[in-house]
Amino acid sequence: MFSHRWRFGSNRFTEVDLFTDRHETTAETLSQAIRDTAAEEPDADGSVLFGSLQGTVVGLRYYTGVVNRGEMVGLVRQPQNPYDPNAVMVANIYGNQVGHIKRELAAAMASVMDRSLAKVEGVVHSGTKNSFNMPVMLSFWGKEENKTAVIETMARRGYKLNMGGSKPTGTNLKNAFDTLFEGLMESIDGEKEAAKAVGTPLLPHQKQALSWMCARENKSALPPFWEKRGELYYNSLTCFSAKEIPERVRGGILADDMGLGKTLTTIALILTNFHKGKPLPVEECVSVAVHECVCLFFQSECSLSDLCSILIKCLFTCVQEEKSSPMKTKTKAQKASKLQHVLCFLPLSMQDQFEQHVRANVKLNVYLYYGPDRNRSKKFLSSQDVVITTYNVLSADFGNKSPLHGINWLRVVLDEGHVIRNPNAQMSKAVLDLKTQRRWILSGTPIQNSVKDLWMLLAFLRLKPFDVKEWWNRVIQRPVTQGDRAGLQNLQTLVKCITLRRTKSSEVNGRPLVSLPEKTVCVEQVELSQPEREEYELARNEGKNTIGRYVAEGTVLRNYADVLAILMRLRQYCCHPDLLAKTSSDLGSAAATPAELRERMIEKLRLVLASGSDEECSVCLDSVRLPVITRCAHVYCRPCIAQVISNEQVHARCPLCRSEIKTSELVEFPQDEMEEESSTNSEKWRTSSKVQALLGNLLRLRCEDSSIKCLVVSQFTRFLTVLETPLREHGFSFVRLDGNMSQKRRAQVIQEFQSSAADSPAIMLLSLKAGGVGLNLTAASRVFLMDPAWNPATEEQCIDRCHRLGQKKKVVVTKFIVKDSVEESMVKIQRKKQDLVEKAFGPTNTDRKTSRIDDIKALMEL
DNA sequence: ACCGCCGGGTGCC
DNA sequence: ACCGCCGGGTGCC
Repeated sequence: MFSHRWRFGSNRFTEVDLFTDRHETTAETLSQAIRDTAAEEPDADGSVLFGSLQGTVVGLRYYTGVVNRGEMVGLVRQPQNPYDPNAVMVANIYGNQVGHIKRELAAAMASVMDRSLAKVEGVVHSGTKNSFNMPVMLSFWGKEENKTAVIETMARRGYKLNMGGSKPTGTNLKNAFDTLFEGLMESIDGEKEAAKAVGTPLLPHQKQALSWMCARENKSALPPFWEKRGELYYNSLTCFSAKEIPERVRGGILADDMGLGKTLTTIALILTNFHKGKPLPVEECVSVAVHECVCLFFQSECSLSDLCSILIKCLFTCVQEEKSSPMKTKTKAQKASKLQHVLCFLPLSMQDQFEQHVRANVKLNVYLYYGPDRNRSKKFLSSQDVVITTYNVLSADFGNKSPLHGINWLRVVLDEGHVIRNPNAQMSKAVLDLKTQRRWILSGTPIQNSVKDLWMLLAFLRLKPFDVKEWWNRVIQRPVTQGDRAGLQNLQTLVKCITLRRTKSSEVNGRPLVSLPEKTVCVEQVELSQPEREEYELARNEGKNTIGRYVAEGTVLRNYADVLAILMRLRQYCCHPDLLAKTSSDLGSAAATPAELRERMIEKLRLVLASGSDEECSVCLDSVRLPVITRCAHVYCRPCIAQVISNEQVHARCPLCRSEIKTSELVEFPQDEMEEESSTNSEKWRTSSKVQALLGNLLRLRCEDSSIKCLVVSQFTRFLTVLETPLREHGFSFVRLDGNMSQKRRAQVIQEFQSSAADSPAIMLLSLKAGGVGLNLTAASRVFLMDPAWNPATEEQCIDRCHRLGQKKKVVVTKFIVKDSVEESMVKIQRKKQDLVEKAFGPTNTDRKTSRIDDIKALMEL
């Protein structure tokens, strides 16, 4: 543990101690010792109070640490103390030693502490005028099962634990906690113009954020809970006071919503606020490039989800395994290769952002510290203005002569900082160990689940005293988890002081934060041609009969896959007859065993999903994510159904049909492997009414304003393929973005499309669900939704990819709906759902099945 | 520490 | 006196 730091055993220490600045040395060593101890303690969450007793602190006159009335103190075991192996040291918040626990009591406490039966905390209630000894109230905390052992151990040595006024408040503050990050808009202290070197003009809210960030770096306001009392600085939470001004946090958390321009604002900060509030001297950057002028900018490997970051973390292991032994499964190899692209792509995108936002004539040294050939020279890295790296590279270097850890940075920025919330992770340790004057965390979602996650952020910011886990636990985490209102209040105050968070719907002085250009959505009805109509009616009647039978039999949900397949067929007819080539291959339904039937059902469902159709999960009522197919042929999000199974244990049943379900029988459907385009049906291409409707629009648009770019969106990737032919024929330049493209190719396509070059593509064929929320396609201002989705939110999200921050033009959305068809019925259902969402009346569990059946009946006009 | 404890000085009334 | 008592030295663990 920390034993190696204690040299009481050797006389040398005592001798040296007399001549060196004892205050400095011990304080530093002690805080480190406390930090080390705390790091090994389990979390405070499950601890219960065993009782308290009055003890004595002795030897006050030998130490510099002072305590106030009511101040919290820490108790640290000192097994290497030469005078008593049971010694228990008493220290204040800053880690300055106050004294020792009296010998006999220390022996009893040591026996409890060394066996980790309890954690002991102290509060000094007496005044400050104690010169030799003072009383201390000791409370013992630990796991319920250790309670008796602790009480007995103490009793055996003559110490009785008293139960004070126990106060199990138990109030549910979950909701209050959820709103912790709401309304954190500072009373904005004005706007700040960015330095000239910033090429992209800042929006008003970005100037406000810049102003706030500069103030946080330059102003010397006291950190939260500190106040000046006479000559001293006093912490009202811990009652600690110090002569020196507490070290202020130069930095904070910028937690703006995604898309509000956190990166741009941070780049502006880097260029605008160098030393003494002056801009970074970029023109002569080579000569000023000494240690301090460097910024370290982190880019997380994956800003989309934690899952992804975990997967990426595994990447290195995967790659190493590949060398020694052949990959066990295909999926593993696929994962590894895909993730490698992610790794290459995202740090590059950060570099791009610098290039994009910094004026071209400004010479800014930005170095990408990444890849096997990275320059590890400290001298070189120190000479850069900005160094970009990833958490993985940093943690790989950590403890291995890491050059990044040997440099005193001016500023360290953690992008997507919520990724490093587990303080035990190597990545987090590597981050905490960086030396820097200013610290920033950028995050779209500062708290994912719990208070616990916040500690890492405060520790990184070095917000005293909460950067030491014990004080965080005692003052914030335990009170909050135990439902103490004051604790939550304190947490809110704390967060508020260091965080700026705005959402897209935030308002400043009654005006919206970001005003987007107007968006109009119109529906264009498409009439089927005579032959199309005949084909459609044929399929519809057939389907209507089948489904009508299921409805009559009450077996709709049991034949769900069949129903979905029929519906999808009709939807495909509405788009283009060639879409259903595969699904129409009706596997003869005569004489089949139940097992075969089930196989067919699952196959049908697989085809529905493979087409790209936006299906709904009946558990979360949202578009299905990470779809899995049950044995009874129903589709759910994997996490949703996993939740159901874990809730109901062995008796888990399908939420739709109540068949038994088991995790082992779920069929994965990886969305990325959407569809293998087997036959390139280019023999004889034919058109459809919907294709004609789109072409009409595109041609007209090209005449009116050829600079306008379009998104052409469909759920059916095959439809996108069909559309390629006429687009090519009419000489449109287009790109395609769908789910089964590599990350690298994706990035390429997006960049090509977003480019403003004259020869850049005018059209993007986009699969409805391609890309995450972050996908930015603002180059387009015209959207054609070729087919309706079950979930209106999915369509909204898609539209938001171009109707978002950075969009300069008015956005026009056209939805093509085939008249008198299943599509019209879908729109009606969409509207009904939208109403429910707006009224915040989501259907309840029991309603779901019936509403689903009602939907299906409506769709088939039954 | 206005204490306790230690150990040396001292020793009837 | 192998005691009591006095008063100075001293003091965390």
